[in-house]
Amino acid sequence: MSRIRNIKELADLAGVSTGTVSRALAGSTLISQKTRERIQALAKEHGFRPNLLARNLRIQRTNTIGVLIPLGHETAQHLTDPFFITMLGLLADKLTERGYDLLLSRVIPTDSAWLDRIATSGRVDGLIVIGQSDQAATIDAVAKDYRPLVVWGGYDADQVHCSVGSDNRKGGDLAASHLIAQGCRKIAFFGDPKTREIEQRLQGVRDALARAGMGEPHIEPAHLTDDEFGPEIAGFLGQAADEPIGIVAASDVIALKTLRAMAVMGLSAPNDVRVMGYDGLTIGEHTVPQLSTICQDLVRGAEHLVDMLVRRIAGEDTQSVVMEPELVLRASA
Amino acid sequence: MSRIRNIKELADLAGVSTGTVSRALAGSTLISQKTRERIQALAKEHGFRPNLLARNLRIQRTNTIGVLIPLGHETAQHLTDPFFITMLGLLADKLTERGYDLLLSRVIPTDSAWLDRIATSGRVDGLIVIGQSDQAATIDAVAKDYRPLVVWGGYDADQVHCSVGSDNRKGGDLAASHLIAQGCRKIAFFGDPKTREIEQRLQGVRDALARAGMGEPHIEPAHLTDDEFGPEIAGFLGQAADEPIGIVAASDVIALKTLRAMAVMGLSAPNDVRVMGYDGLTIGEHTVPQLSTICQDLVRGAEHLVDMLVRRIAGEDTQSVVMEPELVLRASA
DNA sequence: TTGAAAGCGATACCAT
DNA sequence: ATGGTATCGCTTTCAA
Repeated sequence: MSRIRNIKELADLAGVSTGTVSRALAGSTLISQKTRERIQALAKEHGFRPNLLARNLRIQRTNTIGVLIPLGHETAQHLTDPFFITMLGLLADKLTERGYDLLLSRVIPTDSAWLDRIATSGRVDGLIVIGQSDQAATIDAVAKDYRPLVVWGGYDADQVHCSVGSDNRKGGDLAASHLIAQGCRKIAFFGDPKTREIEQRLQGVRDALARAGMGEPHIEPAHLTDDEFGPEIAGFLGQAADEPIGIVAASDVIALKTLRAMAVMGLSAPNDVRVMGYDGLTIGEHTVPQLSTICQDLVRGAEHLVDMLVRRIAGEDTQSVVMEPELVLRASA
Repeated sequence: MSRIRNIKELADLAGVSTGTVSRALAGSTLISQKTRERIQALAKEHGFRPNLLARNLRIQRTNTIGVLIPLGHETAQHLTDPFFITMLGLLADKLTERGYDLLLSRVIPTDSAWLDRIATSGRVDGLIVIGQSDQAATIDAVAKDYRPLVVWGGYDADQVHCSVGSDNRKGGDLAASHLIAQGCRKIAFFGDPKTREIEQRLQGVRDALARAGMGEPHIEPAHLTDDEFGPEIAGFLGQAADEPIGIVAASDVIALKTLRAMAVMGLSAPNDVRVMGYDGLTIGEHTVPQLSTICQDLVRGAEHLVDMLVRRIAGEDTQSVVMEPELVLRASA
C-alpha cells in the first residue's frame, strides 16, 4: 500500500474518475453520499491530501498574503527589530483569523522590481508592505495597476497607494512641543529622514521649533547599528552641553539605544537629557527609566491593514487611514 | 499594448515557441544571445514575469520554508509573544540569507492533521516547527516519513523528530539551585508542564530540590492571560509568606508578568521574592529590576535549525542538538 | 450522479 | 538553436 501521490492514483484505486475524487474531497453534494464517504475514507486511510500548488494554480487563488519589509534605507536592520516584529505578529494574528496564510519576505531592494516580482508571482492574493522605507516611488508605481496592496507608513497627499499610519508630522510636533514645554532649549532629532515616516516626524519637530521661535533641530541620522551610535550621541552632547537638551528619537528602538549610549557616558534621562521615543511599543514600559513616547495604535493599525486589504481583494476601493498619535508620558521626558 | 499574462502570449508576440521563451528568460545559453536578449527586452517592456506557482508545480520545488507555531496548550497565546517573535525574526533573517521565503502559520491544532496538511501541500520545501506545544506525538508521526522537518523544543531520547533546543532539565536545575543558594526555602514553578520543554524545566527544578532535601515545588500553571495571573500569584504568596520564597518562571514572559503582578501587590524582587526567568530575551535587560534568567542561545539555535533543515532537504540526515543553558544573573534573583 | 477532457502556466525531453 | 508536446496535480465545464 504505497503512498498515494495524486488524485489520479486515488481515483484509480477507487475505480472512479479524477473529477469525482476532486468533488468528493471538496465535499460536493453533487456526489452521492455513499461515494463521497467512501472516497474520503480512502483518502484518510492513505493519508492523501490534494496538492495545494496545483489547486491554487487552477483556481487562481492562494489564500495567502505576502508581507514585505523593505529595508532600502538600512540594510543592516534586521527583522528582529521590535517594531517590525510587533506589527508582524499582529498581522499574523489578524490574517490567520481570516483564514489567510502569510508569506514573509524581508527584501533589500537592489532594483525597482522587488515589489512587482512578488505581486506578479501568482503566489499571493494580496500584499502588505510594512514601511515605505525609501521606496515610495516604487510602491506607487506598482499600486497603480496592482490593487490588492496596502502599506503601513506615512501618508502623502500625492501618493497613489493606500496606506495606514499615524499622523507623523503631528506626532513629531507633539514630542518636540513637550520637550520645549519642559524647558529644553536645544532639540535634536535622531533618525534617518530618508524614509517617509521619519521625514514627516522631523517636519513636525520643525513645526514645534518654529512656533517656539527656535532654530533648526540638530539631526543625527542614527544608524541602527550599535557601534556607530555612541560616538554620534557623544558628539552631539559634547557640543551642546551648556543648554537643557531634548532628544526626539524617530522610534522607540532608537530611543532605547540612545538611553543605553547615555548610560555608558554616565548620563541619564530625564535629568541630564530628556528623551522622547516614537511608536509606543510595550518594551518601552520596561526600560529604566520608562520611555516617554508618541504612541501609535498598532493593534488598530493592523486591523485596518487587514480589513482594507481583504476589501481590496474583493474588488472594493479603500481610502488611506491616518490615525491620531498620542503623547504618552512615562519617565524619560 | 495589453498586459502579457503568460509565456505563451510572449512567445506569440516574439514569434517563437514557449520553450524558447522559457529558456531565454532563464538565461539559458542554449538560446542564441540575440534571441535571448530580444525576449528579455520584450519581457521587461511588458513587465512580464513568469508565474511562480506554475513553475513550482512543474519543478516540484518552491524555495519556501513553512514556519509553524502550534498553540495547542495555550490558545490565547498570540504571535506577539516575545519569544516566538524573536525566534521568528532570527529564522527569517537566516532563511532569507539562503534564498528561502517563509510561509508563516500560527496553528491551533484541532485535529492531528495540522502538520501533515502543510507538509503534503506541496507549498513548502521543508518545515520548521517552533515549540512542540502538546503535539509531540503528532510531530513524531509526521517526522516518520517526512524528512525535511526540524523542531525547536525539548529533546527526548525516544523522539523520532530532529530537534534543536537547550538542555531544559539542566536549565531548570540551574535556576532552582541558584534560588536555593540564595536562601530560598520555598520554591514555586510558574508554567504549564503540558508542553515538553516546560515539563523538562520543571523536572530540573525537582532535581535541585531533591538534592537540597527539599520537597515538591509549588506549581502554578501560569496561564498567560493577564487577568488570571494576579490571583494565582497572590494565592501562592499568601499561603507561604513566612519563608523566603523563590519563583522559577518557565519563561521570561511569565517572569515579567510575575514581576508586574508583584508590583501591584506592593512586592518587589529580589527583596520580597526572588524571581528567575527562562529564555534570556533582551527584553529582560530592560525591566525593573533587570531579570535574572536562564539564557538559551537563540541565535545559534536558529542557525542550527536552518542549517540542519537545508541539509535535510538535500537528503542528508541530521542529529538533534541540545545546547547548554547559561545562568545569567542580573537583578531579580 | 459520474466521466471525459480542457486548462491553469510553466519546464524539459525529444526531435530537427 | 529552436519547436512540439507531454507533464506537474488539480478544478470545472460539458455530456451522458
